[in-house]
Amino acid sequence: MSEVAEIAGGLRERNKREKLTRIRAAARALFAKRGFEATTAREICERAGIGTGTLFLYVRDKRELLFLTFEEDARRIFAEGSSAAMRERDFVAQLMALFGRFIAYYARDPAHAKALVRELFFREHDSSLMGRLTLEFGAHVADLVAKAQARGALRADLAPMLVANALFAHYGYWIQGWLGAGLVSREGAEDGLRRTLELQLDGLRARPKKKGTAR
Amino acid sequence: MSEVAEIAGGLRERNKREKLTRIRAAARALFAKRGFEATTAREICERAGIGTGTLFLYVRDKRELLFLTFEEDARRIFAEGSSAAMRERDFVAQLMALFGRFIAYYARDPAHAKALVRELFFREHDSSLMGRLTLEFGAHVADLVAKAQARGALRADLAPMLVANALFAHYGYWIQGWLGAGLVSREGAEDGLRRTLELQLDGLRARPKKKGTAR
DNA sequence: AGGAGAAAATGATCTTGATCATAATTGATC
DNA sequence: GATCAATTATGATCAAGATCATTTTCTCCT
Repeated sequence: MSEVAEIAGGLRERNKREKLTRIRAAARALFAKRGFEATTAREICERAGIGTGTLFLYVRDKRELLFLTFEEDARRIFAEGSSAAMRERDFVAQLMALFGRFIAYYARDPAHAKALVRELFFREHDSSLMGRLTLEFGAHVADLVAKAQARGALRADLAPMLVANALFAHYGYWIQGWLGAGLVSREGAEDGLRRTLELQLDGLRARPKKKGTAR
Repeated sequence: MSEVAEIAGGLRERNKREKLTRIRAAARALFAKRGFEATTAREICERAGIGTGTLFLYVRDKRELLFLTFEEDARRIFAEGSSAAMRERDFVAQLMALFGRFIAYYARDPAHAKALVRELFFREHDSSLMGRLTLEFGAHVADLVAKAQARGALRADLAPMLVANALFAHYGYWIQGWLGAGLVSREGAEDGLRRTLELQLDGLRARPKKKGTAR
């Protein structure tokens, strides 16, 4: 009896898991229908079939629900983006394949994406959830960099993570310009990102005019 | 009589201006003492000597108080940074002189700066206040770029604003890594920024060591 | 099985940002 | 100066996120 309970995790554990699943499903559905700010915690509780106080035993605050619903999507997009990137040859095309998947995802509901990205960029308590995801994401981009270096497409004298930082900066900038400040459209963000990535590859410094510096 | 009133803007106008000044002063003092989130709108109203409902006749919401208090600081920092930049010769040093002033300002109260920067990056209703400031700031950086191009320090074949975008991206990234996600210290942010700016100048693309065939 | 103790759930309650009907103030007009 | 419309101020009130004392559920031990 106790063994089964341990294997199954115990009734208590099982109930908790089920509740969390219900909460996630309720939050996802309501966020999709009404958006993040417009859905109240009470609505989520009602839909999930729990008391209003119970919700905050599972998430520290309402914003953590964003991560909860985003996590599975993020993994999927990330996986799709990664394999799409592997199918590209050009380095910038690889990056755009990866970043572009997230952009496409955000474009499906920009208002919700705005809330999401704001919390991602300015998260309060390091929800280990997103922390881990961010690290994985960073490691993967660093890996793309390392591979590009290995095949001679990029300078090999730089730490991949340093380069990944520079690349992320451009991604974050255009995402924020699109979703955050509303300065550019989705297409504007994609074009801007692509152009600044190219610029990052080519560099800004004036070089002595010699033969052969390809453009 | 009416002329004096017109010159002074009328009693009504004068009262409004004074109230706004009192609100700004109250908000500034309380934010400095307790931080943004910990100070309540009611406290600000009490200190400013106005009713609780009156506050929201002057600002759309509490977050707009951040802009209200930041505006004057921002102009000062911006002016100081600009003149400091002009005293530098190296382009990256110029940028660091400008960006570094803001970093130093944020470092005086990182928790408050975090709230501020979040609202700056993800502002809701384009408070024309900050919109204008952002444009001025961007224009100035673009001007630094144009001057650097003119003296041959930068490639001259690029639109200054495109280049300024790329530079801002790095600034925003490290600010956000420091204040937003808490991944690096202030020093880490400054070092990271300087290094990625250098990287932005040099470029990432592998170049033939000799005049040889460039791909 | 039964009961003690721990863990989890609940909804009343608190806090605080924002709203709104009502009241006070201002300025034009006679 | 009195009247009246328009503007501005006010605090009661609302809405919603979060908390907390109380109740319910589960687990383990005899």
